[in-house]
Amino acid sequence: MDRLDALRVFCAVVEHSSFSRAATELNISVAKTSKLVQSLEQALNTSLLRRNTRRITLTEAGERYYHDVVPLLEEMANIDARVERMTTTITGTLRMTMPLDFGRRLIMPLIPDFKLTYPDLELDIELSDRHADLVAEGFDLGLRVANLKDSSLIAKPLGTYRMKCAASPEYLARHPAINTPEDLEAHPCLTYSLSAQPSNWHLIRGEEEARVRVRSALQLNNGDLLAQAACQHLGVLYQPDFILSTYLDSGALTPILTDWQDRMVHAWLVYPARKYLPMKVQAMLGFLKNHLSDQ
Amino acid sequence: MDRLDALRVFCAVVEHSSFSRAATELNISVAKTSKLVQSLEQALNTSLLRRNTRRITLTEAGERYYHDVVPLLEEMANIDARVERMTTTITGTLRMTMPLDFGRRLIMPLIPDFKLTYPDLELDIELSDRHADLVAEGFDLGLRVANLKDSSLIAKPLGTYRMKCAASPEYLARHPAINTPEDLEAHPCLTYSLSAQPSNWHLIRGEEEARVRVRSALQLNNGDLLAQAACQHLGVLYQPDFILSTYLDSGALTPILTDWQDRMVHAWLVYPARKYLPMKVQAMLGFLKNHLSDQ
DNA sequence: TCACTGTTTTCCAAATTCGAAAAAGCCATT
DNA sequence: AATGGCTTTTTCGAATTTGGAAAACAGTGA
Repeated sequence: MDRLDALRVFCAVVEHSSFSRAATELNISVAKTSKLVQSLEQALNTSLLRRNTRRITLTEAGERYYHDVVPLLEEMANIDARVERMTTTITGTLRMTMPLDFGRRLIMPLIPDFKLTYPDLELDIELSDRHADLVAEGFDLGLRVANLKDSSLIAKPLGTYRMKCAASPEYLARHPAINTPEDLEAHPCLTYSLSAQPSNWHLIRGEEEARVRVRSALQLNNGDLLAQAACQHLGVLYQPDFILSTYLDSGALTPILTDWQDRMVHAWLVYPARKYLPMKVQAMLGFLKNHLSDQ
Repeated sequence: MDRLDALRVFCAVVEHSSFSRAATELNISVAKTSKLVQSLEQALNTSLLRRNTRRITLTEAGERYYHDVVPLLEEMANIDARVERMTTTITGTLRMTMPLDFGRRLIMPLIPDFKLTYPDLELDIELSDRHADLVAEGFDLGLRVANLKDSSLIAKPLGTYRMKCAASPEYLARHPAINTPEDLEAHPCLTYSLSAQPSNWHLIRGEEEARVRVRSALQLNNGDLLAQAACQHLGVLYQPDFILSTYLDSGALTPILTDWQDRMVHAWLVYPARKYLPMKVQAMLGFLKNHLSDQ
């Protein structure tokens, strides 16, 4: 028998001075009412109610118990109501983690709009180029631009981006031409440490696949800094378009191997597997889906 | 699943940051631990813990819930402890009811001794010549000198007393002699209203039984006042020896029909049927048994 | 004594609970 | 990549518990 139910039933019986009225009130059978009170008495090894078939009065222990239990039940109801409110409204703090560049270029511009939509939701965003452990560090939501490790996390695709090769015009002028993927092997390359295999670049043209093992002249966990290195003529870059676009537009970098169809990279939203996804997470999921897919 | 158990398990899991350590601590299986927390989450329709197989952290709702529930559980434990103390020690108030004369003559003399034995137990004694409803009026214990009505009450025999016939010497001198029970029918009698059948007197001699329907000149619910009426020569009295003894010793009343073996009357302790008899009631039961039987 | 109301007990089918073991997942090490 | 240790979750069948209908029982008033 559920102890908390037993307490509630006991209180109802006391308040109505009757098992049958309490049962009616609580919408349970009279038999259950009787059994629950008995189970409570058994658990406490005490009679709480003096009773015959016509009357009910509290024993001294019962009086004390009732007196103490009523505020406890009220408090319990308050606690439940508080949690209920937390789950049905979009409030509190949403803790996220995402790669620095992705956050800076794609997410931050959306934040003002988000805050207007959900003014009561605090955001706690960690910008970090590493794979944080969502569970260990208490993140509600993570944003990943990479191959996902196997994990108990739930992953939702957020968008796809194209990987492009590029280098600075000056670098290209001073080094051998790059016409095929294999030509890359002769060049110093700028590699991204969070890729599954940083030095293995993977290009596609029609049905044709090329896997090139490049020489890493510089490896970083931050794509923007890699691009800046490329601008300083340090080597060939292989990064998603949302990083490169600024540099290509300004002419600081020049695309190469443009006839090779760029491989797609997926961005993912990941969150700890849960049956009961909090509203705040759902809100962010929906918001990002809407605002990033039609970008 | 017991909700209160679920709360305790949830708190233990939080405190140990581990289902298995919590299970060990609480001496339950790991499976049960997992299921209890799940049932709690289901009841609240919220995830309380982010978890994978290696780590556990609280969600925002879980944090709040844990924070609120810990003091609640403590309070619950206090309440239980308080009741536990009430049932294992002899304290509080014992509410009794008993007939006025019986109380005055037989019980009151024992009270000082009782209070010395159980100094922490308050006594609330109602002296009343009526059959109080123990349940309705919240008595822990009743003392009855009469035939018991059928009832759900538990009755324990406390002692036996002899019914005697008596009248004042002056009355006897002025009225016809009383040699057989049937002679009583010609006399005005003093009857006790709380007897099952006040006007039917029942005397015994060996195997011989006599049931006499007497004429009631005065009927009261108090034996002592009846005896005083007899002293004023109002009629013949039929009362237990503990009432009569004072009057017989002083010579104010004279016994009659002495060859008729006096019928026994029983005194009973009665209390509401209960599985869990409070210590205070047990104490009084034991005390009266000891001090009244060797009287 | 009977009728009526209210509580407890009994009975039994249905639902739930329980633990052991298997499965699944994570992580560090090799 | 594979291994092994550690943890949580799921599965599954046996055992227990639950819950409601009805019977039994008690007190009350007619």
